[in-house]
Amino acid sequence: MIPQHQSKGKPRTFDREAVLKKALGVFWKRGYEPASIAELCEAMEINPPSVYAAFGNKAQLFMEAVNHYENVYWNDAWERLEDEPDVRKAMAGFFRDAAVILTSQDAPCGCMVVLGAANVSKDSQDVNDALKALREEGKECFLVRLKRGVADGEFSEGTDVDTLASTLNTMFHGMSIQARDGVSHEELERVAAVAMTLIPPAPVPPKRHSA
Amino acid sequence: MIPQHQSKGKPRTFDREAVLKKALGVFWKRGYEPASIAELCEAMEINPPSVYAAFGNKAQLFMEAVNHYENVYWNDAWERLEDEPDVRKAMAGFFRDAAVILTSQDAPCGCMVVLGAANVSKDSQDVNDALKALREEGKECFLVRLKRGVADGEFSEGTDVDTLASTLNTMFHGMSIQARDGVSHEELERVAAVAMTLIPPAPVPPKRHSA
DNA sequence: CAATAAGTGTATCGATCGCTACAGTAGATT
DNA sequence: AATCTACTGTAGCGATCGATACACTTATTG
Repeated sequence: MIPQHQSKGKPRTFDREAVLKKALGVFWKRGYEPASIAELCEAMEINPPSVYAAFGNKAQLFMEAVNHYENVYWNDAWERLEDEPDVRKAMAGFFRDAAVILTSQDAPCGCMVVLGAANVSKDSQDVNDALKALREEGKECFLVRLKRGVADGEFSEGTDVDTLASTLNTMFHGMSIQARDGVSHEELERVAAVAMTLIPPAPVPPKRHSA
Repeated sequence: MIPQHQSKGKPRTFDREAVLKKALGVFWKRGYEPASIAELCEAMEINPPSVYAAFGNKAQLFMEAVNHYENVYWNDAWERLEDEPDVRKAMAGFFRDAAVILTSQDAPCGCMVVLGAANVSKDSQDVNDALKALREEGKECFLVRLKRGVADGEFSEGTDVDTLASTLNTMFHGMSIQARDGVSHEELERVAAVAMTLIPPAPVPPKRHSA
């Protein structure tokens, strides 16, 4: 992807992706602004000039960390949401995945996209705007999946999938805060399971044993 | 409540509660750490020494602002949750109230208890801990109300009200983030209405016209 | 081999952070 | 009126913020 050809100067002495992961850990736990360059550098085990040479500035480092975070932790979950043909199973699977991911760290962190830049000063608004765009992408994924469910006849005609997507998205965001407040994986899974009752039943029960 | 007796020195030249409200506005919009003393002072129209004389330090000012926020914006909603005898109507009412409160400001802010100290550095952890305690109080209120519903026979015996309280609390927290992301009051009310489907139906339909 | 170019560590930049010393002001007490 | 005491504005404290200047090192290139 990136041209490997060794250019002239001294090559860097650290693994770019490895230190990015270290930075991700700090950003995830602290959030964008409270994560100081000093703390990041200590975790990355490199000095400020190396950070700026490799990543540009703090905001760009953060956005790369977020991107890495999404790829590593969420891509599979979003894909499974698409691949599972039964919309209810798909959603239940996604929320079960979410319960796992959100409590996967040693320290309670929640979702980096949801909480990574919740409190920012005036001059870092654009960082939160970027995350907000990602949050809206998430909602859009829910909506697209639900609309497919409608097309597949899994919902009755008049179902308000827009509001349902918004509600599931709201639930998902709330789970981030629960995770950050230290709610256990087990409880978060129970919450996720209850959240599935938000999804209305199928229009016509397709083959039951009785009734 | 506070001893009115004018002590000896020069009396303060500002209204303590008025400037606290101004500070609340800044804290609500920005969060704890991004709200600088400079910005707070500008909004409060007083100078740093006056702030520290009247409120102690930034953390104490914040906690007073949070306390004021709860009293002004949420006390009534929590009281209505208790006063309404029908548990389902009570919850629906609370979430409708929440949708109003969360979108009541000019700028999208969300709930100050939920998002006011989401990102804090190492030495301000105690501020977030204090808010976390308030968040847990909220969940406890949900739980107590639901348990009363069980005692009142509004839920069937085996209903897992703990998980239900947790789920409603999660929904409530998620609504904060939606509000902060600029979701309209109308949409938030629709979300709140859908959220009510989380609550299982009454065990036996108590007097219907048919069926 | 020189010449060039890029990464690295040290040491620090100006700006801002929360907070306060200090002198001056103004109301209460005597 | 004299004194005491608390509030106010200015000005600046030490600490930390994100970001860099600079000298040094280490690789490629000619």
